Amino acid sequence: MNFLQGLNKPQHDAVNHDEGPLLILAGPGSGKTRVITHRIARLVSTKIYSSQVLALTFTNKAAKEMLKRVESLTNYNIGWITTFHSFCSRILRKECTAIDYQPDFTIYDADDQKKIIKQVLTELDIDLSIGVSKYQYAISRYKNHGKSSQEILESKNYWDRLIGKVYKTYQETLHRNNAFDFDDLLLKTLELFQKNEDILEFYQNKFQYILIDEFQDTNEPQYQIAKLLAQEHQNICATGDPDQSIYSWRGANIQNILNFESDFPDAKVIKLEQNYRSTSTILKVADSLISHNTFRKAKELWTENGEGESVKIVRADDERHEAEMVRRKIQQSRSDYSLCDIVIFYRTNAQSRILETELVEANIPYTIVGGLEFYKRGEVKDALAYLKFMANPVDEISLFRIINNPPRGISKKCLKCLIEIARENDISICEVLEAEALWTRMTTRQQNSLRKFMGIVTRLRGKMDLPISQFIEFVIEESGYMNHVKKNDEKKEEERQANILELLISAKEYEKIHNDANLSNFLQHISLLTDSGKDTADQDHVTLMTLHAAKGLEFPIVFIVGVAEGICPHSRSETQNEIEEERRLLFVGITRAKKILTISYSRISSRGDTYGFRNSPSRFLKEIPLHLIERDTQYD
DNA sequence: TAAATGAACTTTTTT
DNA sequence: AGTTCATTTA
Repeated sequence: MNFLQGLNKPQHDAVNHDEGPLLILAGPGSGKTRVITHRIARLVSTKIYSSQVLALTFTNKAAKEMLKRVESLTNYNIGWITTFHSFCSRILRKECTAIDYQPDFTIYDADDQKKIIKQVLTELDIDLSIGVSKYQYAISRYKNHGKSSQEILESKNYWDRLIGKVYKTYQETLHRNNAFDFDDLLLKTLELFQKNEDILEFYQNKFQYILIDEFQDTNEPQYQIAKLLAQEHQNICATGDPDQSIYSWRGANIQNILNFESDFPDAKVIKLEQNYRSTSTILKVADSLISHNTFRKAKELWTENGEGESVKIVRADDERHEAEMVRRKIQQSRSDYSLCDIVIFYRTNAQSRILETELVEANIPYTIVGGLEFYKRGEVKDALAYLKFMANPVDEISLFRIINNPPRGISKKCLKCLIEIARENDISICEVLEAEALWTRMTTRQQNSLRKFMGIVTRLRGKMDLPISQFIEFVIEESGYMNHVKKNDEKKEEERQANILELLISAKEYEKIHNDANLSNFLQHISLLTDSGKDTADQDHVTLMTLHAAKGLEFPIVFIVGVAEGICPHSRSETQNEIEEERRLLFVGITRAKKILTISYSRISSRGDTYGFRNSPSRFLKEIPLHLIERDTQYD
């Protein structure tokens, strides 16, 4: 098969580029994914083994899409097309003993993170009235910039030193729990490579070609990892668009893409500027908006596509009407388009609710990408906590979650006592639980309760070599958790049971797809998953998502709702840089549209607790030339 | 000790 | 506004 067929000149050059660093600056809709997938396909079918190529993306969705497309081009099984985080997780799973972790580590999410920080603050006797999340946020920020606690501790500023102290203890706690948080996955992988030359060399040799998507969104640790891996052979291909940089709040550094040429002096730079996606009207709207950004490399965006319809701007009376307007327009377009062609974007997850209600009432099926997820539901987390504790017995967060759930008469006092004994003997809580001889200071009642719990643990451990789905079934029955859920017979009971059942189903799915399915792998998979888990692709549906989730996608019909001051740009954006990022965000949203774009806002909204909050249109709307748009005032 | 009620808290965006 | 947290009550 010829992978160069049907490509324009720059696309052709990019796919055909052989050795050495390559930077692809790709405007929206310029066929970037096509170029990357064809390039990978060309490499694996002519030059290298499919295991020698590493393609890194930021979202699971992007990875999945890329994988699908490459595999349909080549029939090769490409093992290393993944997100940065899951790549790191896989490396750590293999190599983490070199940095003193155990391969069955747990990955902590934001909730777990918060619990630990709270624990740490109490331990260090620090006032937590200013909010645990302030610390959480600050620590994550430092991590995203690749700063260690040591560096922060040396800071001149008192607050920073305080953070440094918390940060340090927090890391120690994670280590004791044999756990990583999301940021650690990157940082510890980097540390691993930096400290172990042999391991680094192995992977440098293994991955002959490295491709990184959305390069403008790499943060410091990610950039360092990529640089280290590519150092030897220099076959690094970065793709991205500075105008679509929307993750600076999590440490993404736009400089990484701007500095690429100086970091890799021999880099070839290819610009993809022809847009194949949108009508020329939509593209012009996008272009006139983004040209208001001052910190920016000018770029030519053009298309041969026709003008199409003008862009609609709708002012609705309130959010209810706005949702109604969207619903009506969806119903109108049903004759020409299927629901899958339609997407609704919003700035914040909270905005989805009112749209959902409207769609439910109108009987229009929809799916939400991201948002409040399945795996964050309490009962699912409980069930997973049992599994995590089984896989990683020093995971105290999971242990605390399950030890008295369902209630087994293990009180807080008893837990405190356990922790004390563990710390005094410098062993894990699990080890205390396993050594009854250490329980001397407990009451008989407490001892009995603990014994009962350990009985369950032993029985569960006996079944650990069952296939995961059967093991999960056994765990939720044997632990009494399922009974507990059943007993709480409220309205929620059914839903909870259904959720647990759903978890079972996803385990079965996982077994089917992966032949190396074991408990740790499954848990890792789940922890890094962000999209809702189940595929509802079989049904025709409208899609809802945040603007952040929109990147890399395209839809014939796009709605962007809530484009008002305070929402987009968001009220928390103050500096010029932040405003420009908000503008890029809207730019990303607009450029997803192929045919029809409707941007809307409402004059009155019910933000927070005050209904009747007055909105004015987003300043960005004034930046769009009038002749490209059509105002629709019928919903006033 | 476990359920029930009342208080407090919240970050916009993601892995 | 909706959940999580702490305190009270049975």
